[in-house]
Amino acid sequence: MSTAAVPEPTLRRLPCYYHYLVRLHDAGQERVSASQIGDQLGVHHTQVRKDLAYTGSQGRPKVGHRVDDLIQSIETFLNWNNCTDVFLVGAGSLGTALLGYEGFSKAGVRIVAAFDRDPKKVGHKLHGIAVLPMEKLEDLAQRMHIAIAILTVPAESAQEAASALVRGGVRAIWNFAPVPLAVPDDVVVESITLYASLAVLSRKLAIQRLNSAALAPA
Amino acid sequence: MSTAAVPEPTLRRLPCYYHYLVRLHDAGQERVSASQIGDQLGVHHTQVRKDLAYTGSQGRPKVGHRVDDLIQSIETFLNWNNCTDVFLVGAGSLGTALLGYEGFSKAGVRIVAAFDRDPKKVGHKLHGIAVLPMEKLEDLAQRMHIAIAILTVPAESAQEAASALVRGGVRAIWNFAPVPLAVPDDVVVESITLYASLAVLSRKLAIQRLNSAALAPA
DNA sequence: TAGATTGTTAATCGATTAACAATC
DNA sequence: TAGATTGTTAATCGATTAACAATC
Repeated sequence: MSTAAVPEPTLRRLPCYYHYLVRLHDAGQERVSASQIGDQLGVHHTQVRKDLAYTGSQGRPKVGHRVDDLIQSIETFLNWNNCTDVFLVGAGSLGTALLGYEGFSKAGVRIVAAFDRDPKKVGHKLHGIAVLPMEKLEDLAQRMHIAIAILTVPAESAQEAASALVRGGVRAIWNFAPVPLAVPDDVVVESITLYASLAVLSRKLAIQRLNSAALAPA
Repeated sequence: MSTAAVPEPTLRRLPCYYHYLVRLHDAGQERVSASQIGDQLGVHHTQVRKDLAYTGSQGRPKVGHRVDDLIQSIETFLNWNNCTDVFLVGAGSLGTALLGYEGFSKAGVRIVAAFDRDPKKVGHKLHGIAVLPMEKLEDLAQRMHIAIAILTVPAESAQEAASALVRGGVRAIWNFAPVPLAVPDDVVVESITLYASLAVLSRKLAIQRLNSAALAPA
């Protein structure tokens, strides 16, 4: 994998291209142009070309790209070929939902154990994955050399759980709790911010309404 | 609510400020400076000031902002005071998890009904919310003037469900399915892109590792 | 060939950061 | 008062879009 700096927006678009391409592939389409991808996903065609260039895939003038080549390039670029073992912390309803996601294994991530502090949950299996007590988290993370964890505990417990993960040697936390985590500089945190997304949605709707009201007055 | 264009990054940061401020408030702190907020959340202090200026809140030189004023301003700005009735479509594990989220009601959204095409789920209540058959979606959305829907169906069913929502008059879709939705121009879609977030996480980790390997060679 | 498509270089746009005057 | 903090205007930075030469 290259060290080169990739713009984060590019990184966020690549999985979208990927899923679109897989659907094209399943539909039997063999070739695709940057314009076709862009039109479908609402991205400028030049932008699509730049994004795809990062993956190293090359197209042919007049012909476009081979769909399966592109799929392969994006997979390799995102390192989705190599599956990493990860822990999931917080086996509540959201955590359980994520445990059931088949798709993650195609995106380079395999959940190998879940942890919860509720004794009622411990010992059971959810979607085939054992739920272990929080007390075992730190030691097990170390022994299994776990680098990535998914954090789906309530906001109040998030910092405590994150600290335990860091002590266990975890280097990257995918954070679903709506709180910023205090971790050392060399630990990576990527948060799913539902409230941010909801704020964007409701503002887009408000603007849409103002526009349509302006266009079609009484 | 003002029509003024607000940068989307600002809109995404405001909920983070809000949650941080609520925690300060609960901890009994009365005043806060832009620098304090910025330090805690990793945002430049000038950025924080600009963001807060959009909400109309004013601080006082040397003193800073009153925490409860700021909370109030952000709430009003994001329209989190007025609760909107929304539908949730897809009562699978993710949908069920979201049904249980207490926090949405504080963010201006109340889920009033869930829909699923699985007859086994229909008729039951989840977290106190009735699960209704998909056949009733369109008519009920129209009669209840539902403007927003949360989409938590599998990828294969997402477009079909989205189309039903549009026919029912829904104007905004919060999409948790990993597919782009084809909807009319005047319908707003905001997607939660888990795979994009995961791609960012794993790349950040890879870069972090390269950096620390470069700093501490064998 | 002619024209569609690629990939790259330049221009634009918008967000972030820096600089600074105002003020409590 | 002196100094911390605000809010605004200017500079920088980075991503997106436009322009265009290369090529199959």
